[in-house]
Amino acid sequence: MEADTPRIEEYLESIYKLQQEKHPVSTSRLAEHLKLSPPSVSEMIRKLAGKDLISHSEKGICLTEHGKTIAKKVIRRHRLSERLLTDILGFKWDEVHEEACRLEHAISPEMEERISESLGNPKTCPHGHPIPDKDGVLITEKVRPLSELKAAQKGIIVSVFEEDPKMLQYLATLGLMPDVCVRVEEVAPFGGPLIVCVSGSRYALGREVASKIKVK
Amino acid sequence: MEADTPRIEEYLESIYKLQQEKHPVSTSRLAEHLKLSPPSVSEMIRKLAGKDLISHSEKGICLTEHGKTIAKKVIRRHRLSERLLTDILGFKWDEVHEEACRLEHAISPEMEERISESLGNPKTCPHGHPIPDKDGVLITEKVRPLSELKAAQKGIIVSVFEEDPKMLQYLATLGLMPDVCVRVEEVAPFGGPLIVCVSGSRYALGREVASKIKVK
DNA sequence: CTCATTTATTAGGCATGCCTAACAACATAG
DNA sequence: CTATGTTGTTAGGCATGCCTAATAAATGAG
Repeated sequence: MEADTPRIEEYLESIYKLQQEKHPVSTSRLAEHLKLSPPSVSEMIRKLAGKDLISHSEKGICLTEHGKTIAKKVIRRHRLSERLLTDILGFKWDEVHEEACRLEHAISPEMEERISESLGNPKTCPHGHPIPDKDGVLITEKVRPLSELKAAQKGIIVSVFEEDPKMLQYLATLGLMPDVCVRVEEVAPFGGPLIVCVSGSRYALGREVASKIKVK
Repeated sequence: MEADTPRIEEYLESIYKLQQEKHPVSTSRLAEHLKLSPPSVSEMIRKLAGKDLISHSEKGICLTEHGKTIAKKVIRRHRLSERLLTDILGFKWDEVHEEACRLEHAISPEMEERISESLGNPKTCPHGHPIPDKDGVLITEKVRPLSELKAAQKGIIVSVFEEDPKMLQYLATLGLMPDVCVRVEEVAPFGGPLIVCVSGSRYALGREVASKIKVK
């Protein structure tokens, strides 16, 4: 009934993330995200559908309840791993994603719980994303991208949708991390940058980047 | 030149352990240890020899320098993982082996170093086996099995060559763990049990078990 | 010395997951 | 309406690592 491999976990996790980002999830989008060829993904999709982990209709790839449960377990292990790496082993937030991608498949349910306990049951990963609890319950705050704020509006950073180490390093030097308050000073027209104020300093921020920073 | 997979790591690690236990390492012994069929092992042995990780002569399977280096890296990661599990995450010594078997293949050199540093560069795993340093240098104490002690002799436990959780739990209830002093009260004849004294209590201990406990 | 057992290998398969090349199905721009 | 591009699938392969059955070689017991 279960029949799970690390690859299947990887696919389900990706599908979960992509469907959060935007519906529907297409074969090509998934292939790109996993860095695989479309036919490889096509094949696996058929297999996952056969295991009742996803449904594959006209309107794209959707996780079934069972598939969603597994995906959230993997995400929980991923984000707990990241917290372990930053809070206990002293990694910086830009160094943890790749490492966690490997750890998430090597962690038993027991270890998952021990990590959570040892860290005081953290609610989010270092990038601000919520950690599903052990029953798969996921608390999502109502947020909007920084790029949608108008001049003079402000918000508190909740999360940063970015995995690229270089970009995360850059954001850290600006102090753009969860729980930090940002104020938009100015929005340049024609899709130009935002001028933001973070703890006393002013920076110009591209729209692209700003859209990945979620504030409340 | 490298070309490494988790399976190859697993084989090299097993060969290293088996050759420490007893020379020479045979295909069948390796197959039994890895819980694989002899032909599967035979095949992999040929592959490992082709990669210059082992030599396969009349007198069994031997690691080359290169193979030994990799094996020690894996063992380092395994034992550091065990320490992480006991010292930081609160696992008991009988719960860590299997978990570490998965972690050892998921840990980057960076994480390896961070674990070591965070734990104060531990010299042994929870079972008393030495942890190779980052250059692969391994300090081995001169030890002998508890089973070789005569009546009235005593020693300090250095390590316990056992992975079975049940047995480790049992030994822990007797207090037979590294750094503990044991005195042999009596040795029953005809391969019978040893009567040992540990921190004030007396226990009868089978020869088989006693041979796995190394003392100095 | 011979028969039997253990030990190692060859032969032939299979599942998993990946690939490229080729084709089909659809949207849309001109 | 046709040409072009995007998207998805089939077809055919390949590498990795495992298996069983059969065979060959070495060891040991009577």
